Amino acid sequence: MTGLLNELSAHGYKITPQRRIILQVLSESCRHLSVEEIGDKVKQIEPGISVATVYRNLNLLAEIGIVSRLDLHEGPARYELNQGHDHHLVCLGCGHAIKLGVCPMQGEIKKIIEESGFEVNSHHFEVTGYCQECQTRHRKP
Amino acid sequence: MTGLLNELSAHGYKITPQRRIILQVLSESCRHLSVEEIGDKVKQIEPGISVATVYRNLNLLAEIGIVSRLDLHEGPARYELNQGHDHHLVCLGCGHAIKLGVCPMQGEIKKIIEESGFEVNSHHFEVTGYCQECQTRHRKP
DNA sequence: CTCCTAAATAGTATCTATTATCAATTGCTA
DNA sequence: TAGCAATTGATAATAGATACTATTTAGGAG
Repeated sequence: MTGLLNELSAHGYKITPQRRIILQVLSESCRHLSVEEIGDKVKQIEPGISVATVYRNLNLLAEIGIVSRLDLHEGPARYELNQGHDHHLVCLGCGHAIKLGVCPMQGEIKKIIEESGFEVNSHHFEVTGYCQECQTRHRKP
Repeated sequence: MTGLLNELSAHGYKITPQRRIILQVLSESCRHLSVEEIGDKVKQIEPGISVATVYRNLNLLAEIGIVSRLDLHEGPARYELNQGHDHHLVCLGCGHAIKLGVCPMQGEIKKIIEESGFEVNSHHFEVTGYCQECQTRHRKP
C-alpha cells in the first residue's frame, strides 16, 4: 500500500486522499471490480468523491502499471491491482477472475510472431466461461 | 455468398435485401470493418438502410457464426466474415489486424484450464504492437 | 398467384460507459 | 507559508450501441 503511493510519487503524481482511498479499495478486493463498484466502495469511505475522479485515476493507475484493466466482452471495464503479468479465467456467472498461472505468449507462439516481423507491444489472453460453482446454476436446459 | 444466405435460411431467418447487401460488403472486404465503415459502404449501394439495421444484423450474423466480431481495446467493435477461429496481431499504427495462424488455446494451456474444472465458453487472444511498415514511424525517440 | 402473419425495417429516442470542461481547491516544492 | 501546477467535483458532452414503434415485407399456406 505504501509502496503503491511511492510509485505514484516516483512518476511525479501527487498523493491525494482520493487516490489513497481508491488504492485502499482496490487493495482490499480480491477480484476485478467495475468502476461502479469501486465508486460505491470509495463513497462509503468518503462520500464526496466524484465518479470522474475514480475514472481519471483508474486510467492513470493503469497507465503507470499499478492496476490492470480487464475488458470483458460485455459491460464495463474492470480493474484490480496489478499483481504481475497474468491472465484470467473470467466467470460469466459470478464475475470472478481466476488467475491462470500460465501465459500463452511464451514458447512457440512468441517465436512465430517475432519471426513475422511484428513488434509486440502488449498482449491479451482471456478465457470466459463458468467456474465450478456457477456451472450448475447457469447451464442451459 | 449464396452459401451465406442459405445459412441464414437454415437458421430460420429471412433473406432481406439489407442482409444481402451487408453480406456483400463484408465479402468484398479483406479486413475487419467497423460498423461505421460497413454502414457507409452499405449506404453507397442502397442509401435508405438504417444503422440500426446494420447493428442488428451484425449481431445476428455474429450470433449464428457467419461473422466474427473483434473487440479492439479502444474504439468500436469490428467485424469480418468468419473464416474459422482466428487470432490477430493488431497494429496500433494503421489498425490492420493481421491474422495469426495459431491459437494459444491448444495443447498444454487448454489442458491446464480443463483440469481446473473451469467450463470454457470462449477465449480471446490478441497481440498489439506495430506492423513492419509502422515500426519506423512510431518508434519512440 | 394472392393472402396472411411473423419477422424485419427505418427512424429516432434512449441508454450506458466514459471523457471533456472548467471553476474551485489542494499537494508539494522552494 | 506562499505560489502554482496538479487535481478535483459537478456536470455537460460524447461515442457506441440498443430499445422502441409504426410501417413494411419475406415467404409459406391455400
